[in-house]
Amino acid sequence: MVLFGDLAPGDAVTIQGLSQELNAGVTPVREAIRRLIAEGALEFQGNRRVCVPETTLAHIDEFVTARQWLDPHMARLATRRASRYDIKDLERIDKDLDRAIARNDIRAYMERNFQFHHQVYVLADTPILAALAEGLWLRFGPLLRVVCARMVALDLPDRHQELLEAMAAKDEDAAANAFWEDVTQGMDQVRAALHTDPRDL
Amino acid sequence: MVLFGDLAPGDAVTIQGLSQELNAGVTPVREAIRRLIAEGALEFQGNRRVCVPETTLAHIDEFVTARQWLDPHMARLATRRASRYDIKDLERIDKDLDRAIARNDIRAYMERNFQFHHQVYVLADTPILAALAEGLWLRFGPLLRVVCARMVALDLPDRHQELLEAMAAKDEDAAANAFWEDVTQGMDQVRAALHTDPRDL
DNA sequence: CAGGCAATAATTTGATCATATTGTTGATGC
DNA sequence: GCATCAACAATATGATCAAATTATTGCCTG
Repeated sequence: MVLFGDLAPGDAVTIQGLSQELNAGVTPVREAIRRLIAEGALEFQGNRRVCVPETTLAHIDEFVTARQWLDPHMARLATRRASRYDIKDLERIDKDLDRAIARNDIRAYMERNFQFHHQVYVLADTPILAALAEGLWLRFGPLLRVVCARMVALDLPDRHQELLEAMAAKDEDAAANAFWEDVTQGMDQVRAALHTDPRDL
Repeated sequence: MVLFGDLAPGDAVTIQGLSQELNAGVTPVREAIRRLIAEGALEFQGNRRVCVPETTLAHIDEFVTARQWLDPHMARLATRRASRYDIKDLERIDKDLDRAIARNDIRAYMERNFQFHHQVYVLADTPILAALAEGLWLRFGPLLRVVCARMVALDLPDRHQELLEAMAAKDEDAAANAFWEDVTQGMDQVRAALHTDPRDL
């Protein structure tokens, strides 16, 4: 729910509320919330209240900076290790992603886009760096969802095709560059959207 | 206990064990363990058992790679923002650190060394990147403690002095470089120690 | 009609308990 | 003497409960 933005920034989160919304016991929900707070995906605000953090422009800068380093680095490693079948898998995910865009399905778009990057992290075989990167996705899921939901049409070009070609050619530099562009261009769109309509800081 | 290596890699962790060791209730301990698992500081091994993760050489590479990027980056930002008083604070911490080394107090050394880096992260004013970096410290506390404990004498030169001079001179490049050297040199020592005596993977 | 205060409702927190799962110990059979 | 299996002990898990804290509602006063 956090990762794909079913919860919006600022939304309050209660144990009992989630517990009955998900038909789950109260204990697992309680522990899940604690876990998400530890990862920065939820925020504890003194008064025992928990909510989805609001994202500031400064936070976005940190997010971009970190992923501009992490994603290309892991794309490089993934290129070194990916087999033909691994690349086929990525292509399949990318096809699904395009279909989600075509039918304007924001939720599916976010899932597939994450899945694509996640799979690259898996191929890189660097669990610690992957955990860092996925923690960042978690922190920015809610904001991304809001921004995407506000677009009239899901017009989101990515650099996945270039990455796949670079990986197939075992060109690490090109792969790293493609993923750097993917991150940079994606976040430029987010910033532009926030600039024209800065409803959420 | 994890951050400063009071728990060694491989150590098993039980709720009730910690609960009575710390004279704490069972509920807070349970939630703390879940939190630390989420941060990668503890590991859940299928069979309901929780333990301190063993660190492999591959993990060390990831740790070094990440901190070689994170620490210099934040040192640069900290240099941009640090006042004369901030630098004085850092100097005080560094003095304490040297005293800890002089009296061969490993635990105090680890605390002060972390505190020094932590303070730089605070000055950088990038909470998300700081959270990433401190998560890394947490993952590697247990290993560092073991390695330090095995040294006959705490012979750990650092580049803190160079960093402080660079910060005072507002030389961002020099500051970034000093912290890069600090990370690199420190981890080279760890790797060397593990190479001569690889008792723990 | 507005502002402050009291009472109520909602929520978190930590403890306790029943259950299930896992690891260990001891006994039995080969 | 060793392997196998059963009984037992230890532990985690999820539910439930009492206490404390916080938010909200409604009432009273100026």
